Formats: sequence, C-alpha cells, structure tokens
Amino acid sequence: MATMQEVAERAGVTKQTVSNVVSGRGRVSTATAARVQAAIDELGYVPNLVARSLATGATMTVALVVPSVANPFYSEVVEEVENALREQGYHLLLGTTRQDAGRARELLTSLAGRSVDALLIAGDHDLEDHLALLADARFPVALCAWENDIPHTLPVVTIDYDNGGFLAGRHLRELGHERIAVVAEMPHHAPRVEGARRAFARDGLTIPDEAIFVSDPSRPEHEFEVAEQVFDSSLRLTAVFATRDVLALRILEAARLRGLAVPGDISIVGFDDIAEVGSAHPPLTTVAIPTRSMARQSVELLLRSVADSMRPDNTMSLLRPRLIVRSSTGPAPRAAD
Amino acid sequence: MATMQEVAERAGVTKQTVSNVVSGRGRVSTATAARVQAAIDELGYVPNLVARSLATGATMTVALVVPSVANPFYSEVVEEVENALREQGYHLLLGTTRQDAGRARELLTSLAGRSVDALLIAGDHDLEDHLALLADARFPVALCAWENDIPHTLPVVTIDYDNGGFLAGRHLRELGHERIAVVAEMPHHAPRVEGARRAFARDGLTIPDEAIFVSDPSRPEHEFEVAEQVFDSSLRLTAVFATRDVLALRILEAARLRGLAVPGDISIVGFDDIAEVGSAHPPLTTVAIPTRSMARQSVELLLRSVADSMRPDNTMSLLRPRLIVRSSTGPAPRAAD
DNA sequence: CTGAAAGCGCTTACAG
DNA sequence: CTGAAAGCGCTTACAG
Repeated sequence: MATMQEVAERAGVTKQTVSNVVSGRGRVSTATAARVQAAIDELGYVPNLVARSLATGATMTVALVVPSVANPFYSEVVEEVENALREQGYHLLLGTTRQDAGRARELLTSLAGRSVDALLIAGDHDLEDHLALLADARFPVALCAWENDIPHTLPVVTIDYDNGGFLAGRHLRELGHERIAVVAEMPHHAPRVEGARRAFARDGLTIPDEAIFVSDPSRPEHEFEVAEQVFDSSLRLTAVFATRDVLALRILEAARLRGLAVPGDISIVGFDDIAEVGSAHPPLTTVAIPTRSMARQSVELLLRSVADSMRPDNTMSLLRPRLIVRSSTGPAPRAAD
Repeated sequence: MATMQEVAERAGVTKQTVSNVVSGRGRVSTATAARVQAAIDELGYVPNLVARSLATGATMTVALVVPSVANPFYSEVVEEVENALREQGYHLLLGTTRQDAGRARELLTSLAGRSVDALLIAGDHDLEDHLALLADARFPVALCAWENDIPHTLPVVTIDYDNGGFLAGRHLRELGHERIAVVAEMPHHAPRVEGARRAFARDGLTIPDEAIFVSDPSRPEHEFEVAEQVFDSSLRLTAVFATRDVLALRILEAARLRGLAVPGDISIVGFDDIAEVGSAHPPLTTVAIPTRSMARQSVELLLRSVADSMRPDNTMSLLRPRLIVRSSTGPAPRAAD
C-alpha cells in the first residue's frame, strides 16, 4: 500500500505538501497540487486513517449501544443515529446487549479504550449497574431512550414516557372507558403504566393490578399468549392499552380471532407508532414518540462536545410524545350491567 | 489520560515491560508485574487502541454493510455477525444503504481507508455497480445473502434461493395445487420465483406472469394492497407463495379479513422463517434459510483471511434452505369447475 | 527477565 | 508557498 512518503517522493515534494493537498488545508500552488494529485492517482494512494487518528486524536467513529436491533423502535434509533453521524462524516460502531448483563458489561469495558470519539447508549436494559465503568472514559457519553431511574451523572435525551401513558389513558377516559387492561413489559415500562393510571385517577378511577398483564419480550410467542389471557380474564374490559405497538398488533389479532369487533367491542391503543401500525386493519390509535428526533439530538449533543473537546453539559431533555387517533379506539360500549 | 510511558516511569521500568504485562506476552517476573499492575491501577491506565492499531496494523474492527436494519432478515444477520465477531474480540462497524445507491457508494468509499480489518457485504441491493471500488481495498472483502448475478471476483456465502423457491413450489404441487400466485419483490427475488416455476414445470404446469405480484418494499402499506390485489384477481387461486415472511403475514391477514379459510380455501407459503411466523394463526409453512450460519461462515471466512494476512480463497458457498411445514398449507380444494 | 531503538503513517507548529 | 522536525502511543525485533 502506498504511503504518503512514497507519494511525496514521486511528486518530488515533502510529506507535508502531500498532507496539505489531501486535507485541502494550507495552500499549495496549483502546479504542485496537480503533480501531487497525479502521484496519488498513479499510486492509488489512500490515506491511512489509523495513522491520522493517532496524530489528530480523533477516530471519526461513534459507538452506539442498543438492547437489540430486532425491535422496530431500536432499529429506527440505529438508522437515525447512523444518518446523523454520516452527515458529519462519522462512522457507527454498533453493539447490542441482548438482555445479557454480562455482555453489556464486556461491551462497555471494551469500548472504554478510546477507540471511539463518543458513546451513545440507547435504552436502560441491563446497563444500570455498569454505567460506573464509563466514569473515566476518555470520550463523551450520553444516554437516550432511558425510561426508569434516569441517572443524574450523564446527559440524557429521552421521552416523557409517563406522559405518553397519560395520553393513552386520557384518550380512553374521554371515550368513556372505565375498565381497561394494560399489557406491558415490566419493569421496563412502569412509567407508561403509571401515566395511564394517573389519567384514570383524575376521574377517581383505578386500574387494578389484576388488569396489568406482563409480557415477556424474550419469547415472541408469549405476546400472543398474553393477549389471550387478557380476553380470558373476567374483567369485562372495554379497552386495552399496550405499551408497545408490537403487542398491540398481537392483541388486535387475538381480538379478531375471537370475533371481537375493534373498536366496537374493544378499543386498542398502542405505543411507539411503528410503520405497520398505520396500515393495520383497523389502523391503530397509538402514542407516537419522536424517535428520530431523539436520536438526532443525542448525536448532536455528543458531536458538539467532541468538537469543543469538553464534557457535554449534563442536561436532561424530555421529548414529548403525541397521541395519534386512528380507528382502533371508539366510545366504550354501554355496559350490559 | 495516562500513557504507557507514564506507567513505566511510575513503576520504575521501561515501556516495553509495561507493554509485556498488558499484553501478557513476553515474560515478566512476578514482582515487577505486580509493580506495573499497581501503577496501572493507580493511574487508571487504559491502552490507547489507536496507537496499538498503528503499530500492529490491526484495528480489530470489521465493517458490515446491509440494506437496512428494519428488516427481520437483515437484523438477524447483524446480530449473528456481531456475535461471531465479538467471540474473536472484534468490533462491528455498521453501515446501511437504504436502497440508495449514492449512499452505498459513499459508504464503500469511506470504508476503503483501511480503518477496518475486513468488510462483509450482505445483500445485493444497490451495490452491484460499486463493487469495483473495493478492487484495491487493503483488507479482505466478502459477500453474503447475494441473490442475483453473483459476482465471481469476491468470495461469497449465500443461500440457494432458487432451491428455496423450488421447495415451496414442490410442496404446493404435492398438495395438488395447480393455480398459485407468487408475491415477490422484484427483481430482487427473481431466483425464488424461478425456483417455484421450475417445480411446476416438472409437472407440465406454468405459473403465468399475471400470477406474479410485485411488492414494493419501500412502502410498507403497499404490502397489504398487493395482498388485496391477489384476492381480487380472477385467477381462481388455491395457494399463494410469498417470497418473504413479512409479505406472507400480510396475505394471511388479507385472507382472514375476507373470510377465507387458511388453509381450507387458500394455502400460504412464506420464505425466511422469521420468529413471528411460527406463532401466527395458523403458524405458517415457510422456507427456512440458515441465516445465522450464513452470517457466521462469512465472518469466519473473513477472519481466517485476516489471521493469515492473505486474500480469502475465492470460494462460493451455497447454503441449503429447508421447507418447514406448519399449518398454513393443505390440499388444494376441489375446484368447483 | 529487562532495556534502548526504530518504526507504524500521519499531522501540527515552526522556519524559511 | 514549501521543507525539516517532532510527536501521537503503541509494538516488535534485537541486545544484554
């Protein structure tokens, strides 16, 4: 592989001049620039990025840690982080934790060796206990999509999940629903559940613990089983709030399989606003969260701090979800009681 | 940040010795090793990976290029590639092309600067024309999940897609189906379609062009529209072969919405064997492809070549798909003709 | 078992 | 506008 030195010799100049024409910085006469460029082309010279990194202290790569990519929410985060990074010329180093605390720990440890310029952690799964490993990282670290027990030691850009749950609950209350089930991944989605409860509490109503159904994200087939449990329960429900759209879709399927009309017999509200949900039958009412803007803001926070070579401001920003009313929710059916 | 030199001074030894204890290579007396380790701990020393890379010529990171991560097939590839990489101590640099040839081009160009030890490209979307950019890459390159016009210039580990289509078609033929529709993303899935046609041709039957329905992957809502078109057609179909499970699921949904019994009125065969398909209602018959083993073999091929520091053998390996019969396929209903 | 030297391929002031 | 030098922080032979 041709080196900068070789290009310099061929062009009859010094390394510095080659460096100048490659970087476009420092001025070089048109004539020598052309000579250098010719040498570069003839030799097929490509700068060695590792050497450049050592000299400049910048690797132009940012690491992103997510629980999984097989989850529409996180795959959207990955896509948008990559977009934002690429616009600034950065590469993306990806690590997934897969609900494995040991793996998460290794990941953070191996990342702490400054081979990246910044680190973004998405989602609070399995990482709570390992954040301390990052205490003396040599690069800025930020958190996003963090739902429970938001750390105070690092900057975070996340969603107001509690408010999202509240929006879902309030919508259902406005439609007159009094008895609803909540299907949630617990404890991760606790804030969404609490939000919905708060909306009911305003009207003096409660969502009892028996009406909270816990889904296990590690077993996809479990999602449907839970949906079945909901309808098998004797709670005389008129609506279901699912704290993830993927769950909401399973509930819709289970309802249809039992001949329940949506929203005639049962209303369904989801959470996330993933693409499939808008083209479901019927299209689902859901709580939309600004995933892409969250991803983008996180990257900007981090890159700003890289540019200024200072720790990022220890800010916490909470993005607001938004209720999207489609056709899976309607007035509560008159109780036959 | 502490440097190796500083650790050496503190421990009263030379850099080399510190390097030895850090790497575990070259022997060091227990006593000095302990002194060095103490200095490392006191200073919070972490080796600078970039410097190490420049010295060794290895970055311990491998790049993976995929069309998208919002696709269950590719997200499985990403996961398994990451697994295989991590086992060997490598990091994953991820790039997605998003059906944007310009973006794909930029990606490959920016990767060519030897900041990675190897490159794996999954999927043939948008890359056909840019492979030449990799001609003088300083690291090994391999292809996987390549379906059309497999290049001869690079090693590839892929699926026998044509055979997958054949398995689906043969299964349907064995059940007595004569008139089927194929829903496919074209031209990408052409081999799967051809495979199915081949199975029919053995019995002197053809799948006419009108029975091939093209789905547009860039518009998720289009998938359902296509499913509707299939049932609106006047082809008197008894089965549908969808070249992706996600499509098969939409077809199942459309069938149910019209009151068609699956498999009583219509049989459905998918392709991929993604997790959701096994817990659908009914569970879908599908062509399972060894995605994880493909990902793993690709990584091993690449890493072997990195270890030997030679070009990978220009091999082409074709992994065999397997038909998984579940409950969405049954005997063709007796025609009422 | 430990030390002194050279080198990986760039960039960054600093002279001229 | 161009050149000579030092340095980024490691590792790799090579002596002792």
